[in-house]
Amino acid sequence: MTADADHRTLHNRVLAELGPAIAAGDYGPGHVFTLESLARDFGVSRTVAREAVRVLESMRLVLSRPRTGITVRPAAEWSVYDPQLIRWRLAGPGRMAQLRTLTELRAAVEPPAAAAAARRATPAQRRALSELNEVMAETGRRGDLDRFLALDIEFHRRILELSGNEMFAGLSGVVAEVLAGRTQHRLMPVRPRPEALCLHAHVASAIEGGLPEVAEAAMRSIVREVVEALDGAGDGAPPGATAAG
Amino acid sequence: MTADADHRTLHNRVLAELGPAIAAGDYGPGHVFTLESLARDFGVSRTVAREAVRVLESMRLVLSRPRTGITVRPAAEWSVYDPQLIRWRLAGPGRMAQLRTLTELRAAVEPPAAAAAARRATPAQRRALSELNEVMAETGRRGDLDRFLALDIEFHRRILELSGNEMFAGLSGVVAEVLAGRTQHRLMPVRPRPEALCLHAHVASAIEGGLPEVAEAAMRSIVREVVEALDGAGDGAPPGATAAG
DNA sequence: TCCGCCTCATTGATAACACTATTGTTCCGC
DNA sequence: GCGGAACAATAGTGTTATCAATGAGGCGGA
Repeated sequence: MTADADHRTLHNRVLAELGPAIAAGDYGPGHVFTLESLARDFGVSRTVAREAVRVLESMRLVLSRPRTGITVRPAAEWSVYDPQLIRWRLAGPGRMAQLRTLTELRAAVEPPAAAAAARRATPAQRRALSELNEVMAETGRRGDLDRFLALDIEFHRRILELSGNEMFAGLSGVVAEVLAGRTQHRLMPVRPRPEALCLHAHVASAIEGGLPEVAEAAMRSIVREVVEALDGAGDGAPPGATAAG
Repeated sequence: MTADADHRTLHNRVLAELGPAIAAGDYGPGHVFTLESLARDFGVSRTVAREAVRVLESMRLVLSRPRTGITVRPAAEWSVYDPQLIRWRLAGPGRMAQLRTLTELRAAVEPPAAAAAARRATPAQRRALSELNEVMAETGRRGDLDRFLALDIEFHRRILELSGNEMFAGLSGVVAEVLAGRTQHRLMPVRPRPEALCLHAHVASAIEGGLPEVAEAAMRSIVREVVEALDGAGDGAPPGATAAG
């Protein structure tokens, strides 16, 4: 997704190891670190350990208190929208669960976002979206799955941005992650289903035509299929013919 | 909302001053700080300044690079879901704009969350929600606005939690902020509208009865009213009779 | 004009220290 | 025995000093 965390600095490397471990539940809520132990275990200075802890603290993963140490907080208190945390969880054992919650979130947000785009986008933006859709459809029909995925991500990302709501736009990384993750998990057919392509076309033309309700309904159809596909598939169950979304 | 940022520590106090300033746009994208200047301006050591910068960096508000300094990033790249950043923006001049985007987000998420709650909540949880709704309605009818606000927040928070989706649950702070903010801005009638109370009752009983579609539709009615009320009201325009939500 | 090297401002990292908050313990008085 | 006050141990918090690494911008040569 977005430029991965910069591993040039030492505290980021500590973070890249400690963060995923906590996110994965290796250290349960209530587990206590000390700066001393972190510095020792990671072979870094206290200062570097402190900077890493600051970041974890701002994500509400841990609580740092004098005399007590650095305590892991219960997962319910974490800042679950933090892009870093999302990435960590997607990289860990909770990947499938996280993919589910993110897909449900996507299903909630994208239809209203499409409606908003139909209301607010400029003519040029509408046209560009339709053109993008056509390239995407053509690529899908050709069966170039990698390139199709990239275009699909771009399509959804652009709608979120055209919604004119930065909170919606802020989820574009999440959507990219979900779409890419779904492909990795073979939850996608080799060739996108014609019905799905058709629905995408409806979304694009409804946005171009300034029809919020139509855009919202079409997008709702897309995400409904996606949610059902994910619900149907067990943890790694074989896909039937699923959506393209 | 959630326990306010801890102002006991020095770096948090720096953050509490610097963060809102950047969030408010006092320093435009591209503006460059140096650790030296921050340390001097805030009268703290370089170490403390660095810890504050680390946090700002993890929120993607700034980029810290050797030889260049600390650069403010364009707002489009910020982690707009970070609770701290949301609080800062709600405290600043962009308050009304932020309240709008958050309300739209709420409108997108709460109906599906209500549907999910109707599918997944336990019998005890369903009953408790209905009881909460009754207390809330009674308080509303009595006209005890402060207490009603608290109960209303609790009602919506609980639905988000019962949805069983931590991403939905993670927005409960946002919803609380929106509801409280709306009251502060006098966008609420002194006494909640009976129709709004009725809709809340429908949500509660649909969840209790395990009727996802009904719960979703009722919640959609609630948030539609809220969005329209906010759209209608200019920046600080006087309220008509508005929703309660 | 363009390429490559050099310079140096600025962050990155370490270490050693004093300060402070929190908490577990002890001890006193009731 | 029990409650509370005083104390001490143990972290994190904050400061300072010092050096290493980096990379943007300038300088000079081909």
